Amino acid sequence: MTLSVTNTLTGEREEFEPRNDDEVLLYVCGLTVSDDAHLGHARLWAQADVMHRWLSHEGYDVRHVENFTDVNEKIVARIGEDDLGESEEAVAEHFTSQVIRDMRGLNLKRAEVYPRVSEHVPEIIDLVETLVDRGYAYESNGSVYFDVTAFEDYGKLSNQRLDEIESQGVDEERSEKHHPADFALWKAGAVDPDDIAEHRHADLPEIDDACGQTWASPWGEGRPGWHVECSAMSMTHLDDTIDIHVGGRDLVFPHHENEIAQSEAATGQQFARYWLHVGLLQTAGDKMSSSLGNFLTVADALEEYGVDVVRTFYCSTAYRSEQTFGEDEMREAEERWERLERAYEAAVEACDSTDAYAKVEDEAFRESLTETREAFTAAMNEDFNVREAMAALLELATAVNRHVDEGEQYDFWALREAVEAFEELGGDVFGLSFGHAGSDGTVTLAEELVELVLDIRAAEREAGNYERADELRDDLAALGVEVQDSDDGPSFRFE
RNA sequence: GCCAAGGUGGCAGAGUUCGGCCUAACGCAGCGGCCUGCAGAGCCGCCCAUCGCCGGUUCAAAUCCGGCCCUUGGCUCCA
Repeated sequence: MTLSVTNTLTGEREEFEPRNDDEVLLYVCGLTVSDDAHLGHARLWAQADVMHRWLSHEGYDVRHVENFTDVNEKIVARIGEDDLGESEEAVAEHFTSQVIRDMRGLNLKRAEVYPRVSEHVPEIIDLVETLVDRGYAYESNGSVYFDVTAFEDYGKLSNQRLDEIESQGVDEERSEKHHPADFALWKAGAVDPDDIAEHRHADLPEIDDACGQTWASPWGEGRPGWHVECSAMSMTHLDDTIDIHVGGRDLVFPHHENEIAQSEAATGQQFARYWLHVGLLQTAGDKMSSSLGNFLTVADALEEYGVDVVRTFYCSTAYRSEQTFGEDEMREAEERWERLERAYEAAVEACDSTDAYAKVEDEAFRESLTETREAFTAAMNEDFNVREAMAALLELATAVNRHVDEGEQYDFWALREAVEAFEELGGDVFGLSFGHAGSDGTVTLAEELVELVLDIRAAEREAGNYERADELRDDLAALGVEVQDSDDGPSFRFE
């Protein structure tokens, strides 16, 4: 069973074959640290994370690089705002550290390196020089532009035709560019306050005319263009040709198209072999975005729903489809996650119970374990179909519940296998928190107190005093302790 | 206008690569039953889909071809 992926470059589903047998070079188009990350960004991270985890699970050595764009007009536009800082560096640092917190909160596997633009200006300048030397770029008033007409394959990723782009060109009369689609590799001087005026809060003080960082270059002081950074950092930390480049669908044109043009023009090699584009998160008909203001930040979402519900939410839609965010969708994700968690806990508990110490072989249950692994693997190999893989896990939950529900005695071996499947597929691959609940074996004071209350409640029930017993259950629920009565007595879990 | 991705039940969302096991998955919501002092959880069952519209190919189409309508994204900073 081999992995196949939908490659935007060809528009087709293709068998995945990395350049080197057991190594995958993965680049994820990171974000511009000019605002708090929202759930749309997190979806890209989560999907890329599951890809990373699945590739690792399948035995590949994944070399994952994900950039932070910390040089950008929008960052400059926020200088002086609240307590963000008085320089581009300070504002970028503020949001970068927040993003790192968000990523850790989301339980993302670490990338090998998180390169920043500000630390790669020499590499960027080298790349731009190469392009100028090779005739793919030209200098104009201290700025350098990529000449799209010099790159034969321009438009191959997005199927854009140069003459169509041209027809849409705004007023190009005063432009420094030779062609409307030419894009900046290097921008002369500092940021022009006029260019960021619309991004800047009205009540903030004026910025003087030399704002933002600049660096010395063969063309004078200036700043790197947006698109070059990914090319430079990808080639610096990975290789001229990488295996997988992941990004949001909104970046296909012009960003990724330009990355291909400048990289391949510079090296003569293919830049990325598989382009995977993640669909956008929609809220009420629009994409979630910073500029529309219709977003929920990652930090707030983690606070409100918890990492497992958020990750379950992302594992409910294939990466390349759009996904809808809303209260109903989150509630569904919560139900899905809790269903998995309860089944997992039921399996763990059943393993420990005396009913599991008999020789029992539940053939149907064992069969479902095999099916779970087969279905999960098949789904993930079909273009990382997390929704189908999740369905397999949920069916395992049903099988576990049925076995525990119906059997007088348990099939210990099969239950162990089920526990392992949850931990391996749900835990290692989906990044969900299986195996963390009460795993250290210590009993907390809170747990002892709950046991105490449950003893009191049991006595009340014994005495037929159900009203009082129900009150105690409600009171515990109000504190976040979910009580479940069963034949074997009550059990509880913290929400 | 041009490019791209989509339009599947009340909601959400797989399946479209390679047409038949799709009498359309998984789940949420809803409705019955079992279990329970009750509730929840769980189990069993049910409900809801002529797969955007029209035409074509085929023994056979959600899946292929043609046309049209609509939605979203991009063409300016954007995951």
